[in-house]
Amino acid sequence: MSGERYNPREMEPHWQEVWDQRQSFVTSNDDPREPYYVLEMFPYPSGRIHMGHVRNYAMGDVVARYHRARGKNVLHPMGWDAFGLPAENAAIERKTHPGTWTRANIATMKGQLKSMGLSIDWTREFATCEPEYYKHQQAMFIDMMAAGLVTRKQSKVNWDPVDMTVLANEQVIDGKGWRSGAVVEQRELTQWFFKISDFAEELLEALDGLTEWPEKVRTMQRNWIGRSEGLRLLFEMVPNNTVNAGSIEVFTTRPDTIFGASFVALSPDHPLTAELARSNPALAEFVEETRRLGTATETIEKAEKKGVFTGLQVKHPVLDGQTLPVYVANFVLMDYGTGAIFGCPAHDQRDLDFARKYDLPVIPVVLPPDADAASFAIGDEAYVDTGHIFNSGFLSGLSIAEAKTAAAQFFAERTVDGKPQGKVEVNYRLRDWGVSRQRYWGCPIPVIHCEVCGTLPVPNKDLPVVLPEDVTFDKPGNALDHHPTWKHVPCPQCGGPARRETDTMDTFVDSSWYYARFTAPQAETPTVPDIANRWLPVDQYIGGVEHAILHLLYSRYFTRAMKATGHVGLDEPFKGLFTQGMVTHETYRSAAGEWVAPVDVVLETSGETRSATHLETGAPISIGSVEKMSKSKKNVVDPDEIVATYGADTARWFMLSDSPPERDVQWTEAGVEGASRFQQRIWRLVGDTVALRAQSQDLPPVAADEEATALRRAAHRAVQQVADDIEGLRFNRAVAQIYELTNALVRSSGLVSAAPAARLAALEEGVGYLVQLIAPMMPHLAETCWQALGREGLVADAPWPQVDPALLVDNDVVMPIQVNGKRRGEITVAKGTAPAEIERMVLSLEAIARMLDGKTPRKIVVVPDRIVNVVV
RNA sequence: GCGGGCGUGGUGGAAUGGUAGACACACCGGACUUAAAAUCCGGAGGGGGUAUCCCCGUGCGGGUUCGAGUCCCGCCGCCCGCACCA
Repeated sequence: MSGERYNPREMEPHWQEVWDQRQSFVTSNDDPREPYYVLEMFPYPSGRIHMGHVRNYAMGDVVARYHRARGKNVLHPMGWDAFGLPAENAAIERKTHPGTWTRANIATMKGQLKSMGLSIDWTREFATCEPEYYKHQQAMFIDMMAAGLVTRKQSKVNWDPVDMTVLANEQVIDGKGWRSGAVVEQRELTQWFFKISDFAEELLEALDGLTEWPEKVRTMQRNWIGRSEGLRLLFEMVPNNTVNAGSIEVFTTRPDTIFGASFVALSPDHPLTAELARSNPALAEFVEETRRLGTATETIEKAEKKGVFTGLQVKHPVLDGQTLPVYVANFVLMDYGTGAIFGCPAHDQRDLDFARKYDLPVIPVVLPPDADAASFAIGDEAYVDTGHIFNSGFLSGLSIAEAKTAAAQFFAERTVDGKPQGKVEVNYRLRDWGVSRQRYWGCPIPVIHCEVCGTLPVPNKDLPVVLPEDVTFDKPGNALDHHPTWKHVPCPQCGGPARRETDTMDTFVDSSWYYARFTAPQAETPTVPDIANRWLPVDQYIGGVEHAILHLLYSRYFTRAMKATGHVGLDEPFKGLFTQGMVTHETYRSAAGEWVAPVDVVLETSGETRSATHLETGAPISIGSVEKMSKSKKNVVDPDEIVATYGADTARWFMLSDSPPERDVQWTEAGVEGASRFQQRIWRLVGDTVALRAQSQDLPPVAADEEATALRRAAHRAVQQVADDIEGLRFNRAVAQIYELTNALVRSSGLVSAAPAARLAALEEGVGYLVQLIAPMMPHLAETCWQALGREGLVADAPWPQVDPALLVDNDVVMPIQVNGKRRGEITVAKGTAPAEIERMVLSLEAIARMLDGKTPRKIVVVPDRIVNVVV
């Protein structure tokens, strides 16, 4: 057998079947061993898996298989994030049902995932589009309504008048709908919201406890929540005939600069603006104009600071007798704070731009540390750094922080309209989570609207609210709304005619609790709290960084909502988070500039130049930049083809090699071939080992020699280091360790005949370990080798090798010797040799003596067992 | 603009403040072979001496240290996220 090549095409399906039959990866909730939950972000069933999935699931599988070997009860499930717009679009294009398309995709992709040999408990599989899943989501929605976590309110949305649907911001391109191309309108719609903003402070504070999350993701969430501490401040209106409001409330984080105020500005969407616009055509026109520009983000960036004077004045809050003009300005957002600001041009760039345009005063009130109060002036740039307050009455001389406190206190004690003039307030950028979608293919919101009784939850006995199957997609808009009968139901309270809610939930709701459902996927309740609490939080969650904010923030919120409604007993769903990099590939173009897929390209290397030609036509192809694999650039490699050609193990190994997992990895044909060669190399090593054992049977036993001990050291050290690297998710380093061990074993397999018994034993031990080390990464090859070595059972069931601590420490250490920090030689000494002894040895070295050139060293630094530095 | 990250051979990348370049890919040489593939052995940061030696070298400039790819300060470049947030 040693001459035969390893054939993954034959062995991989074989072992997959063995694992299946033995139910090797089915996890029991009653297992008394320590639980470990590893989860990869579940896929959207778009049609076929891509290399990004392969990378994601290869990593997760290494973690799962490793912890299983470590004796833990590992939960490693898989499911489908199956609701969403692509299914509806496919339904329209193919004149089929979204469910038909989705379920067919799931079947295909499940087959693909199975061919990867993942250690998944498929008995826990579910798809979010099935009533068995979403009925629990509806039940929780109702629980959340009862707990006051859900609200229904008017909100401005992007409305596509052609497709008759709400669009997410990212679906609006240049102010037009991404599908229809129609100019998007801003509409006020009544929508359902989860009150995530009530949890803003908690979600922010708890980030500090997520120590096993990437700092980057925590920072992104922090920014997204966007906490800012400031003051709500009332500006008393100078009496006028236009409006009857007594005051304007602004929000500011810089009350310390109040003496520098030179205007007040309202948002175009401010209620007072609307009131004024009724009798002011110029203002009405301005509001209309800003609205038109409102949707296109690129224009906002460059938009000039513009405004219209309202004719109103407010009293200056600290300078008696002075007034400030009130403008409506395009840069003031209604969504944030109170929708009104006071402008301090000297210390805010936007305010300064505005003030210069409309000739408003610029009054510096913060003096930079090294500036002179008499001559300090503001040019084109606002001064936003630290300094001391000046020109500011009772605030003068204070630091910015002190002045903020003093101003807050001052305004808290004064009243306007019988209310305190100032009130300290914390503001968040985080908005409530609007979950209403005017789409068919989502979880129906379980609510009934009755003219008499109002908005009522669907009674529990009537759940689930199932999507009707007989729908058509020939009209734009929400197919649920078009359905002739579905929405007409009797009111659950009065029995009179009522109407079902036809909005469905954002698909992010589906993915906000699936990890909890996996712990008891067949339960009659959304979760079984005892079981969920035992498994959760997920020990290691792995997925793309593109979900750093939305999915992960929503899940953190939803876990809290589930806690509030008694479905789980914890706040944070994911203890460890890892965000893996993307899979990239070179791009290729024909002379005509068309993208060409890698399968159609033949690459050639001659010396240092690489060239490419078309596989069929032989026409020259230009090699372009390395980019994320994408259909539009055709630089994709199909996992199925790789599995068919090289096997799943090769694909998995390559995905784990070389690149650190959090960085992008470049898929190359050469890299895959290297991985495939390594697979054969291990197989040969196993074959050689077995053959050597057979040849050596009658040789007399010999004591262990240095060679054998050295090999054992290498093997035990590799076991230790691979374990450390897997636990730290440094898969590329684990791979390098495995290469090193393999090299050592291959080298010594050639030396075995010299001292058969001891060396053969060391070799067999090392090869056995090697097989166990590769098992999490190349599980099929590992099983085949395990069997060839004649080991018991499956390597998937074998416990992780026990390392002998004595073999991890060397008796001798090689100490480099530096002279003035430059390496000039080395000595080998017994571990723990006294520094004085080392100094003596170092000085007697010829190379060192030559460097010293007769001089006496000023100092000799000896770092025990590490390094020596001679300072001259 | 704000926030985060990164910068090391031909390439991907290693390196608790302690021998820079582990490991791999690509490349070059040799062995085996009629030949090729596969495999095995060896070489390789740059420059010079070519022996077993010396100089330079982790984006650039400073600093701390016996010793800096690593820590600090200031630049340059690239990537990602957010962005009129008062």
